[in-house]
Amino acid sequence: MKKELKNTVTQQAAANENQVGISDIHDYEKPSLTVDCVVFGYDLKNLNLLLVNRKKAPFEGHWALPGGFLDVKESFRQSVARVLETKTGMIDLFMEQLFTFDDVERDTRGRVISVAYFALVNPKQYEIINGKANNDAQWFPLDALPNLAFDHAEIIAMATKRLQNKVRYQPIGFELLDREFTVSELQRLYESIVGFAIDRRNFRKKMLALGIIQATGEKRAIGGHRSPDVYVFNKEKYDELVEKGFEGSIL
Amino acid sequence: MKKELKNTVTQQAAANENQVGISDIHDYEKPSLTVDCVVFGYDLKNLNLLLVNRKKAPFEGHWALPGGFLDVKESFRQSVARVLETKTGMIDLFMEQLFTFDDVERDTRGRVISVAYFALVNPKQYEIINGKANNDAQWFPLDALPNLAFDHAEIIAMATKRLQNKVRYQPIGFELLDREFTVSELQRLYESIVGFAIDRRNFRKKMLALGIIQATGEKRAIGGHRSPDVYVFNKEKYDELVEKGFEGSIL
DNA sequence: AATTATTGTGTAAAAAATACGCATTAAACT
DNA sequence: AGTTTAATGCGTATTTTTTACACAATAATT
Repeated sequence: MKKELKNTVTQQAAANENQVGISDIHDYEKPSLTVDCVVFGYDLKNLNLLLVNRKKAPFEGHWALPGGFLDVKESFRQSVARVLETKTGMIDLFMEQLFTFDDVERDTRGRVISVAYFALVNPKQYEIINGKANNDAQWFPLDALPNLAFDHAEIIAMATKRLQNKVRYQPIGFELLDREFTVSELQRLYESIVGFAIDRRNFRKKMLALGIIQATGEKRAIGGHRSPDVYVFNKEKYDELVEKGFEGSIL
Repeated sequence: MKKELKNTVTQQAAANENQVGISDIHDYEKPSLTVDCVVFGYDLKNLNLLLVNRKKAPFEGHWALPGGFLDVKESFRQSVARVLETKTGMIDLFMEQLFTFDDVERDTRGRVISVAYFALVNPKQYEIINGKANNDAQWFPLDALPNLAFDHAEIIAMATKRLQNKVRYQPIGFELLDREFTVSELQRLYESIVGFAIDRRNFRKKMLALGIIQATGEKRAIGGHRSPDVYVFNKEKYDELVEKGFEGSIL
């Protein structure tokens, strides 16, 4: 009944990161555990996704979700945070567990199970990453993604759908926009998430009725037309509604 | 950098099932992966949960969710199905992935990560299980659970909340009721899930309007009052609505 | 001063959710 | 056999929410 295992954690970690062959991985390995994170960013025009370029096989040269091997001593959140900070410099992101992907064939190197998270980030706060020496992390518009490694397209599809559903019964935006924003900016964010047009006046009414946004009293001069009022999120009300989800829909 | 691992899969499986001590588990193990399943049953009166009695430490004698070690060659669904069939005799249950629990301290024996599923079942189809020789599987009313092993109370709490949310935007019942049922039976099921009273007449209207239930033309004689019409689910319509989730709420 | 583009506000119509009245029927009880 | 009891089937009124849309205000540009 007993079988000797000779591969080590570090070897398997390496296998996961794909620096060695799969010869060490045999039928009686334990599954390897990785984390992958779907990072959504919004640049006031499009929803974008943060991808990293793989330097090694398999899928060398392909783009993939930032992810990595789970250290046995860390939680998933810690693991995702570590990976994101290492590969992209981002810290303290809003993140949530998405799903655990377990298809037996999802990784050619052996049994690799991936716990996927998704995160929301204001890319403005991390412009640096595109200027990093090793340009291995890059933003892609959600509607123009490159070919992806492994089952990452599937993971992204699920994350996108989750975000679309989530936004309908829970306020979103805090993490994706600047501290100060206009109602139109918030609306455009919602529209790029759900993918259809929302009535301007009803959207404003709903947001104000919910109490999650608060006028600062200032106006923003963009020119060519009336200057819109500037708002900030009402953090307490926002969190309160996030907590219980709000009744009815936004759209 | 490399450390030898001498414990085997079967040893770790055993550790998971708690037949050996933790001396085999040291800092450099890979995390162990288990599946746990929250099985909801409905007996026309209460929502019940299927629990199994632990025969070994830790938590010997405590009740726990049916679960077990993930075999490296099987998917989660296969693993859960295998565990349920082995421990309770149940097969072909409706099931859905719930969440993956990764608290570093959730198992005293080492790092054990559990992928939790929840399932819905009509207990009538499996009455045998309570008569099995080893009476280690048993139904408990959801509102009168015993002390639970590990973080299983937390898992159950999340599964219950998930079911309550799910039922509000997706039809439920197919898996929990007999093929033939009355509107009141369906309503009582919904009420035991969400935990509050629903207006009888509005509930009926909603269900009929959705088209998910269909009158058979027969009536059921229960006595003491008018005999209710008997219905069956309209499988196509039901699946169609499950697919896209239905707009608006049931309650 | 007229034009253009976008903003802020208000109101009306449509749809959905909620509340509730009442006649019907199968058994139990005088 | 008539009366009572308890749950059922059907219908309608009220409230709330969602959706549609009109119009004046404002900051540049022509």
